[in-house]
Amino acid sequence: MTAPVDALSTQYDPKAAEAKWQASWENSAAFAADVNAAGEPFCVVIPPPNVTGSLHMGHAFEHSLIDAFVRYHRMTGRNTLWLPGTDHASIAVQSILDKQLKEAGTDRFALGREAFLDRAWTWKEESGGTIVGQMRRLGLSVDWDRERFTMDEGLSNAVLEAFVRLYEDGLIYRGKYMVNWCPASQSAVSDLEVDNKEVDGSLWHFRYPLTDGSGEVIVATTRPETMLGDTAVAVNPKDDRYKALIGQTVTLPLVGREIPIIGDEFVDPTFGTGCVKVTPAHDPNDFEMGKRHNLPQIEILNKDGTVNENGGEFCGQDRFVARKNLVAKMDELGYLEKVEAYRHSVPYSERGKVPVEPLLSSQWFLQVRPLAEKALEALENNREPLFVPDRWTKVYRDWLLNLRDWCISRQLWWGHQIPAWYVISETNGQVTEHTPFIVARTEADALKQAQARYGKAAVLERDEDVLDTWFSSGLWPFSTLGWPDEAAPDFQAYYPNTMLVTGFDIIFFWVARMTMMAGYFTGQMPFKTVYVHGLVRDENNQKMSKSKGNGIDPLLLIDKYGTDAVRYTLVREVAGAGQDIRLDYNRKTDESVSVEASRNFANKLWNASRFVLMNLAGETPTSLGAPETDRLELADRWILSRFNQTVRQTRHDIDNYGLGEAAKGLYEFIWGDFCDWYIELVKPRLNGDDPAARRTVQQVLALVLDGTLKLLHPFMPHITEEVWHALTGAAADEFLALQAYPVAIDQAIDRELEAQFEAIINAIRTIRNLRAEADIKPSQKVPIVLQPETDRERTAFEIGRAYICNLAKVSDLTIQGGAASAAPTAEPEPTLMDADTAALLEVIASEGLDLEQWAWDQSEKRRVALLTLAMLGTATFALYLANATLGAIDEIPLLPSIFQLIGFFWTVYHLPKTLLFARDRAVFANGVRQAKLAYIGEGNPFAVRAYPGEAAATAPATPQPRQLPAAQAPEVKLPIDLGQTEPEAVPIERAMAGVVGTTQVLLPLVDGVVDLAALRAKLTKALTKAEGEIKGLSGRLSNPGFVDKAPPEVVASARAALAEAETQAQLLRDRLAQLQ
RNA sequence: GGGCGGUUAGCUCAGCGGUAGAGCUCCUGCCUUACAAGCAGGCUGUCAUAGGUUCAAAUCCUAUACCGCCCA
Repeated sequence: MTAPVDALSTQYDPKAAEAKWQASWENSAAFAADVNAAGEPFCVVIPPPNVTGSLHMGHAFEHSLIDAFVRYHRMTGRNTLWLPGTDHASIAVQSILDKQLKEAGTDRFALGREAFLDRAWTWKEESGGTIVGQMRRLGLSVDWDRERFTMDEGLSNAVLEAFVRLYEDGLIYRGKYMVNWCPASQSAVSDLEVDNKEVDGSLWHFRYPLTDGSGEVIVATTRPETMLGDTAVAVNPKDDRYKALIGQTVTLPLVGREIPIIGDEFVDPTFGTGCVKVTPAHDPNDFEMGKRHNLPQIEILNKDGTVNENGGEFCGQDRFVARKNLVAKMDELGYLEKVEAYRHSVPYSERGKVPVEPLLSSQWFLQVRPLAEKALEALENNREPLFVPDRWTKVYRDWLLNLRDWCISRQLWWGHQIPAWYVISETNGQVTEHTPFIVARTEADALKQAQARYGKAAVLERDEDVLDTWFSSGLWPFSTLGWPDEAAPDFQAYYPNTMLVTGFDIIFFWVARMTMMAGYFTGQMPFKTVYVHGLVRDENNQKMSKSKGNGIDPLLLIDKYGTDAVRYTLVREVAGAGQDIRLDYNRKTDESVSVEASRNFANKLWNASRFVLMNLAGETPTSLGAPETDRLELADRWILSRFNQTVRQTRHDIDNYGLGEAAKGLYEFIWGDFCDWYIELVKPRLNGDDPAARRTVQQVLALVLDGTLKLLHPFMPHITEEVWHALTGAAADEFLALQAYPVAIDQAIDRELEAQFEAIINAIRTIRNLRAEADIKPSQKVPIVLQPETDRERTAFEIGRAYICNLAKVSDLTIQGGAASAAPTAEPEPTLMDADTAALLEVIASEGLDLEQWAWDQSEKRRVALLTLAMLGTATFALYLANATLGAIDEIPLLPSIFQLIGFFWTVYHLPKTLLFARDRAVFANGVRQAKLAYIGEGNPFAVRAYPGEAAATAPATPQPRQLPAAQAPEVKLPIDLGQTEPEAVPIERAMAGVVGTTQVLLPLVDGVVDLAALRAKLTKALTKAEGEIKGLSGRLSNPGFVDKAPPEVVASARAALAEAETQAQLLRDRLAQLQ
């Protein structure tokens, strides 16, 4: 249980709440998956972070996305497993350790394999610990009991099994091929671990003399030192310049070797001279060409990048030193034709950060074609996996189509050692290229096989190399679930995974390898959907990277703003999937404006919740129960409609992978609808003395807050859990995280009602705007006149009368006009009477109403309020009287409900006393008039109408014909007219005017004068806008093409918009005319 | 060279056939007992350019420019 409500701080403190719930979730094993649980399985495995230090913002982003999906699906009733873990990252970890050793003045060879691996495991424990600690700080709803590491026993077993099976199926082979050799890490790397960088280099042109002395050819190269290994010169056979030379030989300068001139289609005649040197042992293309032409492969480099004994005088020199020396020598001997500046791309080792050296090496390869075929089949036939967004499908497919065999061995120690044993007894105790080997699951097994084949004296030595890290990562979606034991409960229940969430940069590395491995070993794709997210970029739109040092530590932001704020920021930034997001950040202060905004949002929720809790008087959503439908008033029905709408939209968004959209929608609902409007609107009922009304509000507040917390939980898990416990009083081992996600109640969604409410909100905004422009203090109440043109608007304002008065600080609201055809018998709904009105009626009933007395009363509030009521009542009476006189009862307009009530009451009370005789009427009118003057000055806001010809209206019961279609309302006249023969002039400078929809909003001013110029400018601007709309709309509507071809509803809405714009424009023009 | 994404308010980005929105910033006024991490109000746009399709284009098509990524 949480602290008493009034003890809650006005600011949300994320630290305590986060630590509490993180511990609580974990200690209760709240997210432990149960294979026997009900519900359709929903399984996600974490893309295992490398144990190379700590998590960065990209991880925080990815994990926030996954956790949102996972929490959502768990709450919708799926049997959910989110499996956490880490990856051993061979090259990365080993290079960290190598660096440490180098700093300590030693190296791994001095240390020995075993001791080195001990260090590696120690490192893994530390780094892995840091990482899972960070995952906990993020509040991930993972199943910690199932945490995995790529080198733990089960997974290592899976790797072993996979390797042996692939080998036995003939897909793994050992061979001497061109590999990307990284001299820095002294290991082969895969094609994917090579970055091609554009560099400014040179193009050297060398003369190679023809052996027969008849001339020379000029070859161009970017890597002159490799000429030491040249075994041919190639030209394009279609190249007329050179085709006659094919078959001749040249003598290689410096080396003296006689090498052939060959013709090969591969040669680009436009490159350099169109004549290229061929070095099969040191260039991938030349390697292929060499195979085509049976050229010898002459290696000239050692594994460390120095020139070997085939390099003659350059032997022992580093490749770049040798390059310089060789060029100088060639120049000296006259073989250097020229040197051009040349920009070209050079392959760099992603890890070693040095140029990769293509060289021949004995490595283990996996023939991927058959695996890729299975993956392609699944894609073509079943659309599996389904990429979100779809465009990545093409990238994935193209890659699968253009695969080359995968070099899976690495000359490293940290990783899964290849399960191959050389029978060194067959090659004099040495491992050579010809040493036979045995692939087996165990050394004992290997020995048995070796002895069977090579005799009892067979001596084995295990291959030193380890497997590429991605080999084990490729098995991750099923090795973590118990594979190769396919009967394992986890495998049975949770395989294939439901979705994979990862970055696009890893589609080739990882996604494709998982699909290939899974297709081969499990016969199905490892996951149904791949959700591909973008990168987190820094404040300068730069990709965050270690080498640039521009990473942002998520924990720094979490410490400052809270986990929920960070998570919400990251998720909210996502629009659709796959788009990069940019994280605002100030490196000097470690502050982020956008995370701060999310923190503020959390705080808003916190305070709104505090408000609700304070007003529930200790009750809970359960104890309060659901509100009775017939007790709900407009605001209640509106918020329930909006809430259910939000439920529907949020579910729809998440179901369609629109996390950002869902997050934004909730922000708008919570801050806008719930806080800004609903809470403000229910305050009078909460503070009033109608217990039934209060209870209804309490019920709605509790209901909506409870549901909202559930909706938001996947995005802000901690604060919602914290508030939910305070709200419901749930036991410490019950969790919001395990509650059912709200389901939209369609019947509660009422578009019509929302539109009505929208009109009220707009009226309130317009009034507030007028107030602000008139520079009226926020605390001061003002009278307002609304003159709606349509029945629809009028009805909305009637219903929302109390809301308008309350939120726009209106002392008395006059609603004039609207359609006369509305039912005159409409009763005001009791629930719509606001507190002020009720109180006033009570005053009137208990004290009696002496208008003259009240008019001179100095009590400001009462005087104003009651005077106005009285005036309105008089107006009403006048209407009744006039109508009665004319016998036009049927034409009595639907009067504002309050007019009716007060008017009727007042009429009955005062008719005999005051108005029966003309003399009395005159006295009364004069009194009212003076009171009015005292209050609002000379202006007569209630008579200010914007319609032409209206000023001439003298008889209240004979309304002037209107120019505008909707106008049929009889004029509501002031009592003043009863005693006067001339209508009063309208001093326009005493009222502010605005337009909302087709309603004119008038704010009469008590003191001060309207800034006419400003008002004119405002009205002119609005008019310009309205006229622009009219022009556009009427243009469209007068176009027969539009009317004929556009959908009828579009035409209808254009017509409606035109009518509204024309009404607005007319109102504004009249108003402006009066200002001239 | 091939492919993909982007170009909308000062900033970050939505919108993707029916005539432009949000958050942040900025300006003004408010300490109104849920919240100053707040409330109310306000300002801001040749929707990169040029053509085309359409009754109608920020939205679809074709080019171009610029930014960024991937592959070779």
